[in-house]
Amino acid sequence: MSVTSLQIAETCKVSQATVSRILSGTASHSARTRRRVLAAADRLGYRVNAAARTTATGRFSTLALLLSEHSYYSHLPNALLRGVEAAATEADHRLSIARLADGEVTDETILPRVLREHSADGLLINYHFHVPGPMRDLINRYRIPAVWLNAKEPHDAVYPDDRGAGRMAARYLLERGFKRIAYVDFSHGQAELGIRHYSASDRAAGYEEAMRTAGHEPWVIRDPHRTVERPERYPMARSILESADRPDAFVTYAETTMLPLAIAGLKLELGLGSDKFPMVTFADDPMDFLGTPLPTFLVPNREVGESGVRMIMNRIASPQVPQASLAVAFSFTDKARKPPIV
Amino acid sequence: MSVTSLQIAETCKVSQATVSRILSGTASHSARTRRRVLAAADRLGYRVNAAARTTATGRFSTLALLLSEHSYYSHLPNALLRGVEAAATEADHRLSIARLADGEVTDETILPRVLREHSADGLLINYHFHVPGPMRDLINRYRIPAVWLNAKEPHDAVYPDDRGAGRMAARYLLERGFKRIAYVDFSHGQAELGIRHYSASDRAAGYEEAMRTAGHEPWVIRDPHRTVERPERYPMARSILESADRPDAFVTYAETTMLPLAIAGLKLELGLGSDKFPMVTFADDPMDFLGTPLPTFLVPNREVGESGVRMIMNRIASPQVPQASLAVAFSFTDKARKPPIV
DNA sequence: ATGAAAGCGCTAACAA
DNA sequence: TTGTTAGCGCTTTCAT
Repeated sequence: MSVTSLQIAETCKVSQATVSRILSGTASHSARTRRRVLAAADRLGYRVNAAARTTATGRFSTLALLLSEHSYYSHLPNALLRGVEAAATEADHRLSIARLADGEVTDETILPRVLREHSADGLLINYHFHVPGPMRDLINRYRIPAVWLNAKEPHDAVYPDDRGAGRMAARYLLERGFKRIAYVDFSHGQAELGIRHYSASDRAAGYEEAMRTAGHEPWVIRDPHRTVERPERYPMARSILESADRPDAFVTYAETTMLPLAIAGLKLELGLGSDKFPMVTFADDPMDFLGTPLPTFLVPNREVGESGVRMIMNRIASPQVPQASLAVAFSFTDKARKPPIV
Repeated sequence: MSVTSLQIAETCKVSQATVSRILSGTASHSARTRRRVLAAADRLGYRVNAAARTTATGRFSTLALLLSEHSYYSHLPNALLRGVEAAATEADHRLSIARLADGEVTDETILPRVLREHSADGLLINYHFHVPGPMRDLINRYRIPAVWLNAKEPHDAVYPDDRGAGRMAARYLLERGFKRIAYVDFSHGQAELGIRHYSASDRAAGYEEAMRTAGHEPWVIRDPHRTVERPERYPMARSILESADRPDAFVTYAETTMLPLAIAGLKLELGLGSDKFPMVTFADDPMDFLGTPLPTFLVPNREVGESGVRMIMNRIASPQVPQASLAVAFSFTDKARKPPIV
């Protein structure tokens, strides 16, 4: 068994309450007892028992982050985790993580402990779409304060402003004098837009909006039906670049669309990043193609995590008051700062 | 306040202990009371208070995963997190996460709660190297059961068998009849090997071992001093491929070395993946270059996570018994199964 | 400034 | 099968 406050009390011949007060800094005490208690605690290697403290105070001081089993439904970029961690630490809360298989939600017996038991003050739900109905029910039923990350829920949600980012991307190229700017997305077919992550439609919508505002016709390149499979992307990119009336500039949905285009451009000696072949994209990290930085609109993952924590803390403080949803602006970089190379 | 077992007891006019026993399945009870208690619990939305249970039992049923502030020291691939999560769930434990700034460790006041307080039964430490001394001290001082992930500690550690992987990679090419096989690493200079992740030296060592065993001279290509910066990699790759006596085949340290080589090969029309340009690498995920699968030796991240959890559970069960360290073999794929495309 | 005592919600031993 | 009771380690009044 580990060291308890009672043991310290006995060692110092003071009451257990005194030890508790001194160690939590709740009340003032004589310098002498303070010193002795602190010394004993240190000597014995005391750490407060978090569970006992929780039973006594009613506060878990814990936030739970809920993820989907399918990474497709629950992307967890490092920066998001970082943001959540940092803000949780800032708020002096622990962070607990649980992955929820979508099938599981119906069968209570295999729910993760964080949901089955009462062990956190609030929930951060990182389910982008296809949120299982039963999970919603649970949250309502148990009245667990919850905030949605990366999902466009009507309230209590924090998500990247993909529409704004689409506008920014188009404007960036427009301001540089380009007019025949294409938006390319190999990842989503036209027919899939409704059933995929909102960024698929929002980035395009923002781009179209900015184009129209500037008096130009939007030019969206994507398959009418489905995802362009990986092996088809490079040939497709080449055919786009080799066509007689090819676009002057490109906005690409993501790295997975950008890369084939970039390599095709390399093959055709277009000069990546030059005025002959301007291309911007959206991504979790700054794009750097073989050392050539590419203008990137950065998904504000860290900020989403941080704001999400702040929002859930508000929700915990006043459980009755729904919080207004928050769209976080993308940031921009045209310099590559890749994570450390390994 | 949330629903307590006492409230259920009062509702059903049974003792609180009966409720506790029924809900935890500890003892047998009459079908009738069982039914009533279960119904009431369900109706009222009862969830056991994990903290109260912990104070009563002495078990936290929680594992903590410790990460370094510097991602360079504490890489957290998704699969590792998945493995830890899955095994923790399997063992019916919660997972709690904390990121520890390296400077922090000396200053107790800003330690994360998981370390400052007693709140987990065991620690999974994902510090690959440069483990802060003070953290070691803390762990010893508080006698916290701990297991190291991805670090070659003498005991209580689980890590990928990079040396074995190096051997496998070389053998794979040797068995296909290649002899002039080069090992290329742009990420680590010769002089840096001692101060970097062990995989930098181990993968190369395994390769060299296999080459020597087969009677061939190893051929390691890396800068004598330092990391080759990103913009220099592509030119360097070209010069390697264009040299008169270029290698017949390549083992590359990682994706970041492989990519410039692959693109250079593409430029030179070498035919990626063909017998004219065979290349294997080590990576967290199967390599797929524009739809062309590349033989990849996969870091067993998930297995490391799972085994780590199993090891810590053993350590918790018998805190006195150090566990033998475990090197986990890489798996191999020559088919690309990239994570879902987004 | 300190002690005594109650209580947080639960488990577990012991009776009945 | 069920109730009674005694903790678990801590915080928090309320006295002194």
